[in-house]
Amino acid sequence: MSQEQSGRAPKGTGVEGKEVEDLESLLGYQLKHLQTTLRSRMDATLRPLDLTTPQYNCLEQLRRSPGASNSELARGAFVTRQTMNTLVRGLQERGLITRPAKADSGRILPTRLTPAGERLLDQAVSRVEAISARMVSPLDDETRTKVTEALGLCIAALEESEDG
Amino acid sequence: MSQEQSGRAPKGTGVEGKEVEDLESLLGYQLKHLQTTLRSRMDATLRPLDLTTPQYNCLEQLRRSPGASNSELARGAFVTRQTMNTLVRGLQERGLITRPAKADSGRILPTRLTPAGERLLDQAVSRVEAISARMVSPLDDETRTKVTEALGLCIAALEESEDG
DNA sequence: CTCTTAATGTCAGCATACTGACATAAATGA
DNA sequence: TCATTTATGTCAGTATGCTGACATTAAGAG
Repeated sequence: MSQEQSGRAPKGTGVEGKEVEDLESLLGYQLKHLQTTLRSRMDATLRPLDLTTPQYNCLEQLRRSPGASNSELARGAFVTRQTMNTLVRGLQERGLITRPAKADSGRILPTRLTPAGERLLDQAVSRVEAISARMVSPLDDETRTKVTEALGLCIAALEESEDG
Repeated sequence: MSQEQSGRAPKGTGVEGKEVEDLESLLGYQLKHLQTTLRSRMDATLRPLDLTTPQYNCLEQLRRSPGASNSELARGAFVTRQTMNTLVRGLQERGLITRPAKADSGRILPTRLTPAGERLLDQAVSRVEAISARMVSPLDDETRTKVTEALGLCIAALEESEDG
């Protein structure tokens, strides 16, 4: 609380430093709040399609990278390959994606959207984009760009130390 | 792919609209990336203390709101009370927090940190603050404030429609 | 060619987080 | 007062997401 962190003094304007508290960790707090709210809204809008947000993300990424491996999908969705594996299986059982039972060359089992998967994804995309648009609606283009860049800097700062 | 979604033209600056694609959803993407990375770093730094990020959040909130109910903690951590319940039980079994078996007045069971919980939390806080500081280290004070405010606007935009 | 290293897919176990449902207690309105 | 609404704690079930571990295959080093 009272251990000076790095010499900067955002509370040096006057008398007490009580309400100010943690301007730093406030970013983490807002981050979590927004992420949770966004996830909640996406889940709600996808529920009529019987899709969850991670499932949507998987399908969406598969459209942009047809034939991607499970590990590739995992990296793109920021989850482990184990997590993505269970996700992929569920989508496969529902006939939304296809995956060969055996690999021709290595171990990689290239995954692809089925026509049913594409159709469902089309519906999902328009729903999700409406939410995404609403989220950023209070920000003008410049702010939006700035914020995105700032978040990118934060990511880099966290990742540069002790591998990625 | 080629079905115009809503008529807006963020790609209307020139010739092709391929790379630009989704400036909107990029914010969501960065959001998820940063959140995941932060969570990963926090988990890693808390592991020696045998604490997870949600557990840390619970303890931390309990220090600021001693005697909080389970539902209060849930709201503060942006999870359901069911989720918080399991979290609280685990911490209780480890003797880090206390909770009466029966309520004196209503149904609320006020929760508090034990001395052991306080000690552990002290260690955790310094570790987590180091990570939080590293995350925001690339941002100057003005940018940090702007970003936090911008995220707040996004939260409000998502929450204002169809209850909160 | 052989050993090592990295990458992939998968099994098991556990923690987190949600929805749905139920009983109980407080607050509110009629 | 009595009924309705709201808030809380909890049970059950399921989905997500992690670590640890293992076998298999690819790629490189020697």
